[in-house]
Amino acid sequence: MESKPNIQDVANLANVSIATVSRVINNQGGVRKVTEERILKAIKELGYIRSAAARTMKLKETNTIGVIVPDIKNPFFPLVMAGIEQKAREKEYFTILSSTNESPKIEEEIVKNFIERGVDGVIITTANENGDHLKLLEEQGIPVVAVDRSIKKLEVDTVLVDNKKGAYQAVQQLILQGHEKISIICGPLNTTPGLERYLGYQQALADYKIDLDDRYVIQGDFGEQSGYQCTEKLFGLDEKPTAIFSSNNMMTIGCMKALEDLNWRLGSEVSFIGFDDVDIATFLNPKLSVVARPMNSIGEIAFLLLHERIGLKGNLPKREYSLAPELKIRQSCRLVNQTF
Amino acid sequence: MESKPNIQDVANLANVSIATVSRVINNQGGVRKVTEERILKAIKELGYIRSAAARTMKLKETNTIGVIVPDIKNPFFPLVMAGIEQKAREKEYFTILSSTNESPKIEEEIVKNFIERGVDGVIITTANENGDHLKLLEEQGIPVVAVDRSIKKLEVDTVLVDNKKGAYQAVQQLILQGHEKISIICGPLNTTPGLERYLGYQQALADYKIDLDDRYVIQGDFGEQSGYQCTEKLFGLDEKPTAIFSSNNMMTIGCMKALEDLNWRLGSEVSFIGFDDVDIATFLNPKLSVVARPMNSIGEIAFLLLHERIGLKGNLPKREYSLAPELKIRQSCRLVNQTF
DNA sequence: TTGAAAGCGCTAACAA
DNA sequence: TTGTTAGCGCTTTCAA
Repeated sequence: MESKPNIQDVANLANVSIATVSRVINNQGGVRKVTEERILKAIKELGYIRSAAARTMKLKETNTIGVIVPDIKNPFFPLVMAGIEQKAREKEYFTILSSTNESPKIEEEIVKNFIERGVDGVIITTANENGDHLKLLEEQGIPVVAVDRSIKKLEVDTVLVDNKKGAYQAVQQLILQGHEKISIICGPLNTTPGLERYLGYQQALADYKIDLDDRYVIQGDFGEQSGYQCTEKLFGLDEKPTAIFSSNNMMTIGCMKALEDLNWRLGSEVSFIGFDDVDIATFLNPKLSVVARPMNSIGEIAFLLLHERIGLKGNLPKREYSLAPELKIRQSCRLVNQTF
Repeated sequence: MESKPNIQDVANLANVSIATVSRVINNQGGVRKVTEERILKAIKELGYIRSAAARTMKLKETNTIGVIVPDIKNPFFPLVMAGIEQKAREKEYFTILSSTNESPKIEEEIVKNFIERGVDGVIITTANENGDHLKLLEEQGIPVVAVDRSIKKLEVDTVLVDNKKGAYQAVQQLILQGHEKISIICGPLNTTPGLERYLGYQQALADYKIDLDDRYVIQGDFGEQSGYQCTEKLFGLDEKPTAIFSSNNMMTIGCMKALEDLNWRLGSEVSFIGFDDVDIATFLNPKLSVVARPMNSIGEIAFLLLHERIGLKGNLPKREYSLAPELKIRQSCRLVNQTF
């Protein structure tokens, strides 16, 4: 085939008008059986595939949703993505994914590009919760669902896990085992998960009348490297913590690497709970206790919320969906009196 | 803003013709400074964003490439994807990603959808190496680059790792340590990586005059579950293997879980090397030896090859790029006489 | 430096 | 049951 055939080519070959071809392509009925077959044959013969661009121009809808994540290499997001895709496919929606690398600038480009492409909706874990750069979406009337991180300046549906509760439970568990010198490796406090997990930590300490010690609150950036470095810092403290709570999966991995390199013995010398389950959790010795999140459900719910909005075009109130995390106690947290 | 503004709205507001607006949007010059500013102001005021659909219709290019992977949950692919995206962004290309779940049927739908959308090229790890369903792409003159798995019925550029060599080195290592009862957990033999890794295994045994024992050749499907089950089967053998080579990352994880559940002691009772590095590798005790692949480079090269083709439209000969894997020897393979 | 107008491939309203 | 035709929003040629 030389250049791509269009609907006119099909019509010519089948000896009908383009309107009739269109009817067949879109299964609208009202076409005589024989005619339809002739058209189908022509389509096959030419290898005709309709142009989404032309179609979009008429219909103003693409049946496509855009997904924006900050770091495709963080396994959390592919898992959420899988949930989104699954539901999307059921509703005959198509999904396109882009990763911002945590850069608000790239995120803005992607948003603009998604709008150009006419996505019907966007699911986003933003690199900048402030949300100014997302105003564009609002202006265009494109529904947005925020996942994992909320968006300040935008009234959008949000799917979160109860971060505070998850962190609270983890720290509570450590406290109940007798720990008092409990450190938190924080995520960025200008992100929802970073802040809320810190708040959970704080709350747990307060509820059990343990003074918050600034030396034990240490600032990471959700990256593996920073988990490593934070752990090193904690190890360098005169009075080392007896327990560590890590605010996300990547930092947990970095933390584990550091523990090993520092020969700081997990479980016996330092108890540990991390936010988010990780592959390595059950392979470590002792096995890692974690706060687990239902990634697949998060994705599914995000799509469902978005889909409702796309259907309506009207004004649903802003909805917030909060899923319960699950504390999985394995072996990496020990009674403190077993520590020495 | 009520409904999306178009180029005409901008032209009206700025009191010029749409042609002039178009010139400004596309930085074509030849517009008086003041006029340009007026137009820019109008664009900002209206929040105008040009329609990709309309643009594509005229230009027949989208500056978009499609990426198709079989399983977005396998960390290998996000890593490759990161390499692709990085290079793509440099060349101002945009990337859309879809996952087939290893279903050729879904893959076909995605391909069709990508064509409808007018992607300028496709990078694919196909769920069906036969490739009949990809003929469409060829017919439409859309360049394709195959990654990790080649495509039989299509003349396309391919980026592979030297699977056979990687497997060979792994098995050789085991042999040199004195192992003779070496098992392979195969991937599907109708896939390039599945087959080639098996061939490497076979070759190594042959070169070292070790008879291939069918009981030790066991068939998995690249999934975690199957890694688990295969390991169970091996454990059930009267004469257990003293070493296992696993053909991919997910099966390696399943295998490790099984080893633990079976209390089959890694390193001491059974040596192990896996294809593909995994997060858990360095956390296991002993640490896992693996054949590692340069995922990021694979992605980068795939995009570069594709980009060349998109530029040319002409007939480059089919190219095959084979990257060298790296055998990372850690601790999970031991001299066989240390085994007992 | 600017504008008028054709046409990209499609859908759908209207006509036959 | 089928065909004619008007746009959708844009780029680009040609003319002014």
